[in-house]
Amino acid sequence: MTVFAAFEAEFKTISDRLVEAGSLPKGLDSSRVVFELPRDETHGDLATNAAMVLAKQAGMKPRDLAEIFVAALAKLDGVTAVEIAGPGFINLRIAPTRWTAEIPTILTAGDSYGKNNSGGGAPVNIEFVSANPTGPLHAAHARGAVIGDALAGLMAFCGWQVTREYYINDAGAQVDILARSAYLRYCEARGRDIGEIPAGLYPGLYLTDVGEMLAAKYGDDFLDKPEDEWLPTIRSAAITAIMAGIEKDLADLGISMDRFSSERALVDSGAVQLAIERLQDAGHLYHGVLQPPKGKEPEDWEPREQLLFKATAFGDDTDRPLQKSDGSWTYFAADVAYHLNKLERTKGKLINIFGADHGGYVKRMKAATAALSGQSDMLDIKLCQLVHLRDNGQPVKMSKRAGTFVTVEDVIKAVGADVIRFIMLTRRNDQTLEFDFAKVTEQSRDNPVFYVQYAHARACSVLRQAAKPIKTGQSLDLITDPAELLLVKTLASWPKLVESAALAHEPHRVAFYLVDLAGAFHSLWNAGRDNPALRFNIDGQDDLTNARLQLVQATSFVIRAGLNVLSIAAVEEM
RNA sequence: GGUCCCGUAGCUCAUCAGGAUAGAGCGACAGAUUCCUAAUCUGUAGGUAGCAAGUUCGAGUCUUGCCGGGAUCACCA
Repeated sequence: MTVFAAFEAEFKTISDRLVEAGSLPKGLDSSRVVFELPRDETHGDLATNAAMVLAKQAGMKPRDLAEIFVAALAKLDGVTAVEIAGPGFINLRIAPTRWTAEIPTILTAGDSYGKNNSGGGAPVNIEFVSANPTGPLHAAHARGAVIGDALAGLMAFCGWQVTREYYINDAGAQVDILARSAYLRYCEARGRDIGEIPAGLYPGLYLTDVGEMLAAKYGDDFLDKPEDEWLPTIRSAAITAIMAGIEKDLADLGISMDRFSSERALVDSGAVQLAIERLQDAGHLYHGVLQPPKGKEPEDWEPREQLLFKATAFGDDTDRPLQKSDGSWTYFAADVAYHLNKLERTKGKLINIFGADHGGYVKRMKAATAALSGQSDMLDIKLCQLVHLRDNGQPVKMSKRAGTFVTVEDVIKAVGADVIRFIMLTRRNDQTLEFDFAKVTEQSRDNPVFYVQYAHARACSVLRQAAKPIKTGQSLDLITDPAELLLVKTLASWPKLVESAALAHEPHRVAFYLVDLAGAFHSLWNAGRDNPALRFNIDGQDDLTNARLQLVQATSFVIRAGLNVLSIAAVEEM
């Protein structure tokens, strides 16, 4: 149990006793009471919002209520001072030993420190990337890929049973275009002159490999044959080839999907029909004519009667068509079926990581999921804003048509997977991200990946320098310097941080925490430069050295724990 | 025009389900290297959190309206 959790438990005992004594009303909800590090160190070691959170329930003013708590808190083990501040905060100062008590816990847990079961083993399905199978992953896909995978790692660390899933859009018109494009390359590979790739087809050179593969496999079988004879076969083979490439790109990013779901397989299985019936039976469907979009009416707008889903009943802005005017299903209908399929398979919550261009899709998918599950909170969608690629401040020009878009493979070659992963997590997902090749390859304070990895390597180096092996379980009473204690406090914050990051579905918090932790360690390391008495290894002072090395060891464990959650290497030497 | 996201120091961004005097890095300025990795650290300067109301003990955070930037907008996928 961390110091924070220990104080929260001790506080609960105090408030229960006060309730028994009649000083406080019964039935107090103290779930929002927290003990945390105050932002400002001068406020002490720990601060609690208890008086402010409970004031309304107790029918008292925060400061008056605080007075009641102060006397009891002052008697707790290791508490050296208690004061009321500001609107009703209670600030505590505690003996260093209460902090250093955390170190043995960390040393025992190793890089599992902070691992918890707040997810309670509940299943969760995280769908991410899901790029169309028409070409290799490009740089913009990397952000969603990393956020999804890091979130999965984070939630697994917090006791969720996570499935990483990729939805293959292999049923629409775009894979037919892929098939025609691949067919051309196949003809080329069989010695035909194909000239310019016609507009509307994919010109990318990556398809020449696919064409050669097809040529090797089918010889001249499909040459000069009508489209309906070759299209399904070519399409399927091309998709398989492209997906193999995507899987490799993901693997190079350190990502391994648990499941790939095929839209075509879903549609062929009749799942769409079933999902529609489900909505129909629940009374969420009707035939009707949609109004044109407000403000901007498409020029070729014409009213059509369609099968519509009553999305407005679930918070969407307009109802959504499930069937085209020719009777075939819309993409949205397949997506509804897919989400029903995920709900049934997962028997738990769903999370989708979408790109910014799918922002308009959020409400309708949440509406559909709510209608299918009968619960409004089964689906969370994280939108990733755009990534601006730059090189030394200059925008990197990308054109899909010219085939000059930057692939994930290119970026991995240029900067490495660890850098991509970490940088993609140094922004909140809903904030646009500047990815500057020049900056992220720099080995300096400006590059957070390097900064954190260096802290870990430095800690390992200190441990290597030790004259004697660390004896764990030995006294830590000599850890008393404020800079040392600041590091211990930061370490002790990890379990709570990781838990709240998982709860909020925000893996970037882990990245920022690691930068903070690395800073606390670098700072302490340098304190030993100005003041040799603060170094970790001190000749002839075995007890002091041993205590400090335990702290260093604990630091390396927590950095490693954080990097592991994000699937980034914790290097021991640089 | 509708919807969604964003607007915080010169720049890039944090702010942990509303908390104290809004924090980091870069850049600027002033310093630290016979010493566990100076690839680092210490200090100074820098703010009306786009603007205006509202909600309450308390708002960068929640609500509304404006302003600015981005994404997206019926049978495409």
